[in-house]
Amino acid sequence: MGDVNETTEFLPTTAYAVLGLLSFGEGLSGYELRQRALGSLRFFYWSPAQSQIYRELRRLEAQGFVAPQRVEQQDRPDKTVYRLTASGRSELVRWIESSPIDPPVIKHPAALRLFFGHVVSGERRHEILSNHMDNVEDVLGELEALTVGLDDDERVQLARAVSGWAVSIYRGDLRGAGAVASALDADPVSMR
Amino acid sequence: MGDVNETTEFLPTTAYAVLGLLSFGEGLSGYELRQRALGSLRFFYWSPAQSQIYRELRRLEAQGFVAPQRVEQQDRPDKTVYRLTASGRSELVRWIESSPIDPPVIKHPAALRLFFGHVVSGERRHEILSNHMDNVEDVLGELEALTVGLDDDERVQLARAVSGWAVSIYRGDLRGAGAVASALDADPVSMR
DNA sequence: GCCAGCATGTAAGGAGTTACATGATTAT
DNA sequence: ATAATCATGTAACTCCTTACATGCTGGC
Repeated sequence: MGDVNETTEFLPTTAYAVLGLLSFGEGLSGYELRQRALGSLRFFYWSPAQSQIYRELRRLEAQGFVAPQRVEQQDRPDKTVYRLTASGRSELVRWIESSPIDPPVIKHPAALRLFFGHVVSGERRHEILSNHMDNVEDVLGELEALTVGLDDDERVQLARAVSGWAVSIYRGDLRGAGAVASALDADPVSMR
Repeated sequence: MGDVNETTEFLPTTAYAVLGLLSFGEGLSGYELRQRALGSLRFFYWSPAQSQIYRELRRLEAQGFVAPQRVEQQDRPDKTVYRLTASGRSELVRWIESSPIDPPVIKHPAALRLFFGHVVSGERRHEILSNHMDNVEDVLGELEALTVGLDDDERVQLARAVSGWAVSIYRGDLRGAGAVASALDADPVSMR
C-alpha cells in the first residue's frame, strides 16, 4: 500500500555520463560526446552506442538539463552542441551526492570461458589467456596515451587519478592471468 | 547484397553461462542455477535476473541443448532440473572454441562518479572512495569464502584458478583506490 | 571517383530489469 | 501466525544494440 519510495528516482547512468562529460564546460555535439566516451569512460564504464547518446540528449533536453545550440561550420557539416544548464548541473550533483555506490561489475569474457574450460583442450585454454592478455596490454597502452594526453591543468587532476586507478585494475587482471597460466602449466586439467 | 556473415551466430552470453554451469554434470533447476550464478559467476561476469534464467532455459530447451527432468521432493516443492544434452555440450564447446575473446568491460560506479568529482565536495569524494573500498573488501571476503568452499577435486581446479584471478583484479582495484585517496589528499581539487 | 571522417537520425528487436503472483514447506 | 526459503512463472517496461539511411566535406 503505497511504497515510501525513500530513495528518489534517478535517470539511467548513461544520462549522468552525458551530463558529466558536459560538466567540464565545453559544449559538445552528440558525435563529440561519443568520442569522449570512447576515449575515457570506456575504460571504467563502457561506451554507449551512438544512437543511445542522441536518445539521451533528447531526453535531457526535454527535462531542461541540457540546452542545444546550433553551430555553423564552413569546413564540416554543421552541428548542434549541447551545454549543461544550471538545473542539469544540480541534477548531476544530486546524483553524485546521493546515488548509492554499487560494487563494480566486471564483464570478463576470458574468465567466464576459462571457468568452463574443462570442456576444451589445454591449447585452447592457453589461447584464450594469451588472447586476453594481448587485449589488456592494448587497453593499458591506450590508457597510457590518455594520461599523457592530459595536460597539467588543475581540472584534469581527477581524470588523471581515475585513469591511474583503471591502470591498477587492468594490471591486477594481467597479474592474475599470469598466475592462471602458471597454474595451468603446473597442473594440467584433463578435458572432460 | 548479402552479408557474408563470416562469424557464425551465437546465442547471448547468458545462455552459455547456463550451459556452462550445467557442464559440470549436475542437473540443476532454474532456482539452483540462479544460486550458482550468484555464488560464482557474479564475481567476473554478472548475475542475471531470476526471470532471465527461466527465459534462457525455455529457449535452450526449445533448441534441444538442455533436457528437463521432473524431480519430486517430499520436503520441498517439486522442481524441474535441467541436464546438458550432447548437442548442448557441443554448442558450449563451439562457443568456447570459436567466439571472440573481447576485452573486459568494467562497470565501475565509484570511478565514474569520481571522474566527475569536481562538481562535489572533497568530503563526498572521500566518502565515495571509502564506500567503494568497503564494497570491494566485502567482495574479496566472499571470494575468499568461495575458494575455501571448493574441495580439492580435480574438476574445480579451473574454478579455483579463475577465483584467484578475480581476487587479483579486485586487489588491483583496491590498490588504485588507495592511490587516488592519497592523490586527493596531497593535492586538493577545488570544487567547481 | 571513392573512401574516410563528420554529423544526425530512424527502425526494429533483443536482452535484461523490476514488480507481481502463486504456492508449498520449514522455522520462529 | 508469519516470515523465510524453495520454486516457478508472467507482465510491463527500459535500456541498449545493430543495421540502415542521409548528406556533407576533405583527401587520395
